[in-house]
Amino acid sequence: MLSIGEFSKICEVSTKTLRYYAEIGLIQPEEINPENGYRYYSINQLKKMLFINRLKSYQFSLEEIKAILELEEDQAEEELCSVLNRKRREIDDKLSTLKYTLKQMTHDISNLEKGIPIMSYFDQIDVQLVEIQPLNILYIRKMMSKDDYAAGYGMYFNNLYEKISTGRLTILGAPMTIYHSPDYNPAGNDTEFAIPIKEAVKGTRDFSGGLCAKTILNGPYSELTSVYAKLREWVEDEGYELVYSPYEIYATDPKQGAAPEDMVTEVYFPVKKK
Amino acid sequence: MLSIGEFSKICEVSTKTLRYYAEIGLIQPEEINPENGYRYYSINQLKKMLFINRLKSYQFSLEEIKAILELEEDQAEEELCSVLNRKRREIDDKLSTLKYTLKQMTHDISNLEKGIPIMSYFDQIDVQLVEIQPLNILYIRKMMSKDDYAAGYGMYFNNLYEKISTGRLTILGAPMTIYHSPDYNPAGNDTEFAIPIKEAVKGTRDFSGGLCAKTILNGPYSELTSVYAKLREWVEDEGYELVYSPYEIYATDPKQGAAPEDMVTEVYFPVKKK
DNA sequence: GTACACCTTCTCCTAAGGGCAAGGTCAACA
DNA sequence: TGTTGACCTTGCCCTTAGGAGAAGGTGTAC
Repeated sequence: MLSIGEFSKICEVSTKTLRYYAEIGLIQPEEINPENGYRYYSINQLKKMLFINRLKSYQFSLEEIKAILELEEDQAEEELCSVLNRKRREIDDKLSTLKYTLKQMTHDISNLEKGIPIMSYFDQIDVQLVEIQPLNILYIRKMMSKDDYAAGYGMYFNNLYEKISTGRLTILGAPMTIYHSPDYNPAGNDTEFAIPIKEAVKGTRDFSGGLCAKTILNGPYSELTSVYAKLREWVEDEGYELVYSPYEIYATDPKQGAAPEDMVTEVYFPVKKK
Repeated sequence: MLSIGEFSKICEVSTKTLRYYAEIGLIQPEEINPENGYRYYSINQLKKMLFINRLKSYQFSLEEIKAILELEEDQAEEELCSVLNRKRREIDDKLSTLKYTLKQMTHDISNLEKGIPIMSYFDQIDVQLVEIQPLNILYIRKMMSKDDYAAGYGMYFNNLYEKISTGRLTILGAPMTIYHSPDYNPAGNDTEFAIPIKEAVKGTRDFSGGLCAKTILNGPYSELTSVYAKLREWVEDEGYELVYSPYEIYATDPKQGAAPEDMVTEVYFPVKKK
């Protein structure tokens, strides 16, 4: 039998941790002296503890680890396998985002070394005032939650392209989305997917156009937040106000799957002078 | 002026977060209505908030971000640059460990799919009882804290090799370390670095050898914990007891810098029958 | 006038322990 | 046998970056 201190040193785990694990029922000392409360671990518990350590290194939470330890013998292997595979995918995702973060940081650092402040990109977002001609658009209008967007774009635009091809319609411009919800709301936004076409058939409507503040974004969608912020700032500073729903036009064909840094997105705020 | 809800939607940050940031002094609303306590943010604070978001994505803590925001104008760029570089290195390290974790997981999963339990490696750690011949060793004995080991191994062994070369001494075996502290202690361990040599000159001593439980570890040092645990278990199960300090012999030359998975380390527990 | 969305402060909760205090216990040494 | 110092116990508060929800006040659109 090993005292908690001895056991902790062999496993390279603190005594605090061992007490905590006993408290949450992860691994109980094999024996507790009823007189003084001293915990004693058996040497056979080493293996379990090492297993826990390994699962921890795989970034399982203690709750998950507990569930794994409580698996019944007969189903343990399959279940463990699937749970490990899931976790591996999670870690893989973390790895990708970490790589992207690193890329962005490197970019910012190299800018800084040239004397370019990190946020200067924000001041350099260019806003122009343009007059948009009215259009006839084929549209689908949906409530979209934040998580739906990734899948939704592809699906609804494909839907529209199918209608165009079966109806032998004539495309007059790049695909666009119109955001009708006045404020961004992660739970659900009233969103319209549209493609300008020539024929005024069923499923189309007039899109009024008019005066717009416009910004062209070259790069990944993750920078859209900045663009929207900039447009709001510009509208305020220049004494305009938003009169209709903002919309985006995808100059690079979303179907072509361009690299994020090569994508071109135009963002429009329909405005009028206050 | 924007209400907290409007500002939060533009920045894609929750109102809770904004209140919290005001509380810790990260970003204060430009105006607070003294009658009802309503917070109002100006559109010009957007840029600051976006900067905070970016720093957060670089995994700076809010405290670090606060420090960055409070930098004086004239030194801001250099300091920011150095702080970013430091963080980049941190993230780089995380990336490496994550990659290693992924590798290990993949290994475990492929084993599991073959029906080999994850911890079976522990049962298969092979322990033999061997008789070691006495040696004459050239040694350096130091207190080593956990963090010293990485640098220490190289330094002290180099030190010994230098003595050997200047003294024209004859190497009789692979380098070894002897752990004199009875229990592993992260704060400091009494550690002896040694190389067996022929000549009994100053700086050498007898190493007694004798009966030992021995395990050969093929692979990275990170698995040493398991090996030590296994040896302890074996010693207990077989009715032996530890009589001197455990030691390791590095069969692969540490100077050659082999890949971790190709390294061979022998671990010895000097024992006698109870 | 009323309904409802929005705002305020307040308290409690998270995961995985770390730090410290007060007090009891064990083993080795004189 | 006594003592000292290392070791053990429980208990309480603290950490990050907010989230959840309550209770109550406010703004605005119809």
